Formats: sequence, C-alpha cells, structure tokens
Amino acid sequence: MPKVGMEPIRRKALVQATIAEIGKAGGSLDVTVAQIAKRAGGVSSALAHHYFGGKDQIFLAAMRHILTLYGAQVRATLSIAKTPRARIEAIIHANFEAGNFRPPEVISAWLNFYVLSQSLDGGARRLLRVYQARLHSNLAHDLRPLVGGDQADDMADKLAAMIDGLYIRHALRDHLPDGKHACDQVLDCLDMMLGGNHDAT
Amino acid sequence: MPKVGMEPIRRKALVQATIAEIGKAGGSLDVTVAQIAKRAGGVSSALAHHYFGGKDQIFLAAMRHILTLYGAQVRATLSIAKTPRARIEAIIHANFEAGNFRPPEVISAWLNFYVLSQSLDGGARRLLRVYQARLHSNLAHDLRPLVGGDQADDMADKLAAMIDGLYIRHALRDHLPDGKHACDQVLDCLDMMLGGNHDAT
Amino acid sequence: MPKVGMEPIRRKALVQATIAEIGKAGGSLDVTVAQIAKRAGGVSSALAHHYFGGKDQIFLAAMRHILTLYGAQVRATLSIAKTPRARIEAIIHANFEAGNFRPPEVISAWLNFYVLSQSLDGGARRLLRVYQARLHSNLAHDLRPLVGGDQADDMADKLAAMIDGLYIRHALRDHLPDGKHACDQVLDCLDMMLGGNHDAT
Amino acid sequence: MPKVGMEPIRRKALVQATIAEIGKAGGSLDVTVAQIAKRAGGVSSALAHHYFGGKDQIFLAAMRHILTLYGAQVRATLSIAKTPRARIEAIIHANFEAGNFRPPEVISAWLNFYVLSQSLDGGARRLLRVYQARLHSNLAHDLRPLVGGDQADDMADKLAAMIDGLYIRHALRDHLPDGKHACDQVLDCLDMMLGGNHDAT
DNA sequence: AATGAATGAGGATTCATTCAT
DNA sequence: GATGAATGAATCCTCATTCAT
Repeated sequence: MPKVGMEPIRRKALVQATIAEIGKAGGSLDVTVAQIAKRAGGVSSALAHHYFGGKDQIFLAAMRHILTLYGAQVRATLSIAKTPRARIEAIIHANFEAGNFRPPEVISAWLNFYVLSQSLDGGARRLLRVYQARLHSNLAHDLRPLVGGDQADDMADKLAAMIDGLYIRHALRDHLPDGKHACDQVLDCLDMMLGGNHDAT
Repeated sequence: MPKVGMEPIRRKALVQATIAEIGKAGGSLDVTVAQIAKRAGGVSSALAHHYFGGKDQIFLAAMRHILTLYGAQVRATLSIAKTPRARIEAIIHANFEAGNFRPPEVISAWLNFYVLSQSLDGGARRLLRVYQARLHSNLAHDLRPLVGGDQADDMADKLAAMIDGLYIRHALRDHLPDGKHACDQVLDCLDMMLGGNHDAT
Repeated sequence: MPKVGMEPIRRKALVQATIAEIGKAGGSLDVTVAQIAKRAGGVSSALAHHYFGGKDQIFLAAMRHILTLYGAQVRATLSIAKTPRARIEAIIHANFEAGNFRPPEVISAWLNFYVLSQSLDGGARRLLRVYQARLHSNLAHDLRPLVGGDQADDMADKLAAMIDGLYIRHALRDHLPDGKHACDQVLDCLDMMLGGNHDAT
Repeated sequence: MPKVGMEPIRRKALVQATIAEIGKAGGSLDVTVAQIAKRAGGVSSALAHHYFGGKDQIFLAAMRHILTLYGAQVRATLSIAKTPRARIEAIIHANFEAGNFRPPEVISAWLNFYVLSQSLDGGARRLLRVYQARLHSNLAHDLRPLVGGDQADDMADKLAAMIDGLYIRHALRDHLPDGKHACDQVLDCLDMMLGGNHDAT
C-alpha cells in the first residue's frame, strides 16, 4: 500500500467529511474536528490540523468546495444554453436542481456557512461575497439583452434575493426540498418582470 | 438587598442582553451565558440559569421576544392601513423599517436564530414556522381580494421568499442595510405581479 | 462550612502549590495546571484558570509572591541594622539566609522564573528588573557613605553579580546549598573592596 | 539524490540550527524539532530524530557544542598567555569576549541550558558540572602561583561566581551585552583580591 | 432573590515520535 | 539517506451547569 501522495486524498476526504458531518448535525456547525477526522477514513484529528492548520481552515475549505461545485454546476448548465433567456433559466436551475449542490447536507452546510461567515474571520465573508456577486453578475449579464442595462441590475437583485430566500426556506423545511417548485416560482417572477417590461412582447 | 418582584425585570434584562450580546458578537451565537449575565446588569450567570433553566431556553426566549416585537410591529402598521393594498404594503414595511425590529443587533440575532433553529431543539424550529406561516398568511389574506384565492397563496410565497432573501442579504452586508430600498424592491415586484395579473384578468 | 471568601485562600494555595510543584519537578517549569490545582487542595484545574486567567498568570503570580517574600525579608533585616556596613551585610544575608526565601523549591522556582522571564511576555521581565534594580539600589545606597558616590554604583554592580552568580550555582548543586558560605564569600569581597579602597583613600 | 557522508554535515547543521532557533525564540527552549529541522536546511524532523534519537539528545548535542567552542576559545587564549596573571586574564576574556561564544543566540541558549540542565536528565547536568569545574580549575591553577594554594580555591570560587552572575545579567538585558565592561569588572575584582592579599606587592 | 464557588466534560491544538517506503 | 504520513498523548482552556449559602 503506497504511502505517498496521500495529501490530496486526505484533504478531499476531510472536506467531504466536514460537509457530511455538518449535514448530520442537522446543519449546525457544532461539529468537532475529531468527528470530521473519524468520518474521513478514521484518521486522527491531528492529521486534519496537520493538513489544514485549524478548524476554521477546514470549514473554509469545505465552503470553498461547495462554492466550486456550485460554480461548476452553473458553468455546465450555461454551456448548453444558447439564448439569453435560456441562460437565465439555466442559472436559476443550477441553484435548485444542481446535482452535487443539492443533497441536504450541502444545503445545510451552505446555509450555515452563509450565516457563520460573519464570525469566521475574513476569508469566509469574502467567499460569500464572491458567490453573491457571481450570481448577480450572471443574471444581470443575460438580462441586459432582454431589458437593457437600466433594469438588468435591478432585476438581477430581485431575482437573486428571491433565489436566496427560497433556498433558505428550503433548508428550514423538514420534508425534502422541492427544487422544481422553487425553480418555477423564480421563473414565474422572471416572466412577470419580462412581461411587465415588454408590453409589446 | 434583594427585592421582590425582580423576576420579570431580570428576565427582560437578560433577554435584551442576549440580543445585544449576539449583535456585538457580529451576529454569531457564540456568546457565553456569563457575557449575557454581565450585560444584564452584572448579575451572576447562575441567575440566568435560575430563571431560564439553561442556555437554550435563554436563546429561545430572546427569539420569542424578537418575534413578539415583530408581531406587534406588523399589527400596529396593519391597524392603520385600510385597503388590502395598503395592508400589504404595511406588512412589507414592517419587515424592513419596523422600529424595534430594525437595529443591527436584532437583525444579526434573528438571522442566527433563523439558521440555528435547526440545532436548537424543537422549540426554535416551531417558532420559526410560526413566523413564516404568519408572514405568509398575512400576505395571502390581503392578496386574496386583489387576485383571487388561486393566486394569492402563490404570490404570498414569492413575496415572502423575496423578503427573506433581501433580509438575509442585508444582514451579511457591512454597511447599514437600506430598508427603504429593500422595501421598494418588494413593492416593485408586487406591482409587477398585480399588473401582470390585472392584465390577464 | 462556609462557602464564601474562598478566593484569597485559593489564590494563596495555588501560588504556593505552583512553587512547590516546580520544586518537585526539579526546578523545571514543566508543570501542568492540573498538577498545580491538585496540590492546591485538590481543586479542579478549571478553578485555577478561573482565578488567574491562564497558566502564565499563575506563574507570574508565583514569581511575584517570591519577590514579595524576598522584599519583606530584606526589609526586615534592614530594619535592625544601624550602620551602613551593617545594612550591607543585612542585604547580603537576606539573599542567602532568608527564612522563606531559602527552601529548595523557592530557589528552583526563582531560578527558572529568572530565565523564563524572557519568554513569559512583558510582565515577568519587568518583575525581574524590579528585583535587580532593588538589589542594586539597596547596595549602592549604603555603599555611598562608605566609598563615595563614584564607586558605590560600580561596587554594587559587582556585588550584585556575585550574589546572583553564587545563587545560581547553588541552585545547580545537588547538596543543600550552604548559604552561610556564600554569604561569607560576598562579605569577603566586600571587605576587600572596602579595604582596597580605604588604602587608596 | 541522497549523498553519502551527509551525516556529519546534517548533524552540524542541526546543532547550529538548534542554537539559532533557541536564540530566535528569545532564549527559550520552547523550540520544536520541526523548527530546528526546517532551519537546518529544510530537512524533515524525522531526520533529526534519526540522527540524534530524540529532542533531548538534540539539545544535549547543542549544549556540548557550545561547551566545546567555549573550551577551544579558552585554550586558544591560554596558549598565547605566558605569565599566570596573563593566563587568568585570558580566561576571563574568553568568557566575555570570545568570538564564537558571544553571539546573542549562544548566550541565550547557554543560559537556558544552564537552568534547564536540571530537567534534562543526567547528561546535561554532568555537562554543566564539567564547565563549572573547568572554569574553577583553570582559574585556581593560575591563581596558585600568585596567592598560594590556600586562597587560590577560594578566589577562584568568587571569580567564577562573579563571571556567571555577570553573564546571566547580560543575557537578561535588552541591549547588547557589553563584554568589555563585564571583563573589566572581574579584572577589577581580581586586582583588588591580589592587591589586598599582596600588601607587599 | 441572588451569588460565589466549584466542577466536569469536552474541544482545539501541539508535538515528539514512529514507520513504511 | 531521507521523508511524508500518521498518530497518541498531553495540555490549555472554555463553559454550561450545579449547589450551598
């Protein structure tokens, strides 16, 4: 059994274990490094510290991981869409129906990172900003051809807010979140906005 | 010299101290009972336990308090409004501009309760549901005369989601949240919904 | 059994336990808070933290305590001496024969504080300086009438150095330190200095 | 590509790194093997263990190294001096002005070894004794022709103590130690002793 | 009514040390 | 010859919580 090149493997396992463990804890960040380490192949908690430097960094890495998945999901969906309208729909879909972004653990973890970003110093907050900015700019970019630059920003704000709002409400529910329905709600709104805007359309 | 009838006073002080301390902690629930007790007039942490039974209960009480304020705020605003439309606007306003519901501490605290409701056992979650249900039913009730029962529910969902989404985004910002702007965004949406609806009607 | 007013008692016990435990550890500061707490009446280590705030503070307090004893010892001896010469002798005696300042534990602890003052931030170092300054100024003050201000400082330096040197060498020995002998050595030197000086005068 | 004959090189590097690292740590022995290894050319901490067997041994080796340097210094200076008096001066000089024995790191390290010799088992203590004995016998040897065997021992004691005392005081100062001044102080004392003794001289 | 005293349990973190390669 | 991987044990420290007064 080879004993070299374990680092990336361990890192990955630890990040995944972090997310899983948070999910198992009902979404709370009240998770010990020991728990995480145990789930990550039963390694020692010292190893987790060795690789990440501290609990905060572990959380940060997990957050970054989720955001990476999210980004990939969005990009993948976008690559298929051709028209601006299709692209907007794709973005919305990515938020609610994305494969890897969907599992309950991920939702819980995400939600907590979202809030805890306030206490986790610096890094976490910055990460959140990136997410928010990306969502907004993605939406605005494809709204512009449809409604013009004037309204694109504003509409993007609204849609983004609604997405976050729905996402969070989902996380708080007991029953499995219904991504499809959430999606439809946002799309409804989008239609309304476009409809109201383009009287002629 | 211990006075009689101190209990309600202490309780109030402790609840308020809890909210304040959470705010001071940047919105995090990482607040010790000792800190809370100290801020609540410098009482002993033992007293806090004596009155509430435990830290969770203290948090719960604080949450309940915020929700009570919120409810009062909504009711007050509603009592003035006369038309359904005015009532809907009042509800939206209550969420973003309400006097006691607004201070940053409260926002932070609220946001955390919102998320942490998952870990705080039972009670907290139930409380959140009440809030969500109330917001929804308030909106739906006054939307019904405008758009009919079919759509009222759905629109209430959307508006509520947007409110939550905006609220949370506010809490994550550095600069002081701009309640007015948030309000306008929701109202915009409302108009759009009503406009789009009326056309069709 | 009264349960109030324990703080000063516990503090004292903890400080003494610290010194004792360091002595038991062969003079090393490799002593855990738990060990200290156990020896201090078997209290919990948490209590030690509660009262002192941290391990460093505990050490600092112990150091301060030793220095206080030392100061008291010097003062007591000085109060009896009448002539400058007698006072100088008293100071020297205080360093080597002082009752409370003598026990091996104290020597060990002192020696370690002496050295560790470099790492213990700020406070410890300051404390050491106070000790050194006091020893020097005590000596210089009483040398002045005998040899004049010009030489008093210089002689005080030398005597102080010799005292420290002897003290440290004592601490490193296995057999019980011979305070009397050390004393005599310094006094010898003093005589030499005074003798040599007088000749020249 | 691992080279042969690296062992002595690595050992030297590790010993030097130990001394340097202790100096950097403000003289404290709170230095990790990892730090030492990194400074010693970035080798792995495992290598340090491989060569020395343990942290204590590393420290011991560093101590031994310093003592070796010290011994060489003394011998070198002694080889030039011709008269007993010159030889005594040479010994004193070697303690305060010796090239390799002087750098602040070495002073710090030395002082710590000096004290910590108590906890480092056996070996360290023995090493210290060797140093003390050597200093004493060196001095005594050359004092004998000057003052006779009776007093030589006693005077050597005093001078050695003063040397140690000054040395330690130097190590505790912030500003760079003034070796010249220390030297002069001891020489002053020596003169006094010789003068007082040899009235006829 | 209120508190000081005290604790136990647990968690993050650090490190020397070992081992297979 | 040298190292990355991994760990176990220890230590500091924090806190909610309890209890006698």
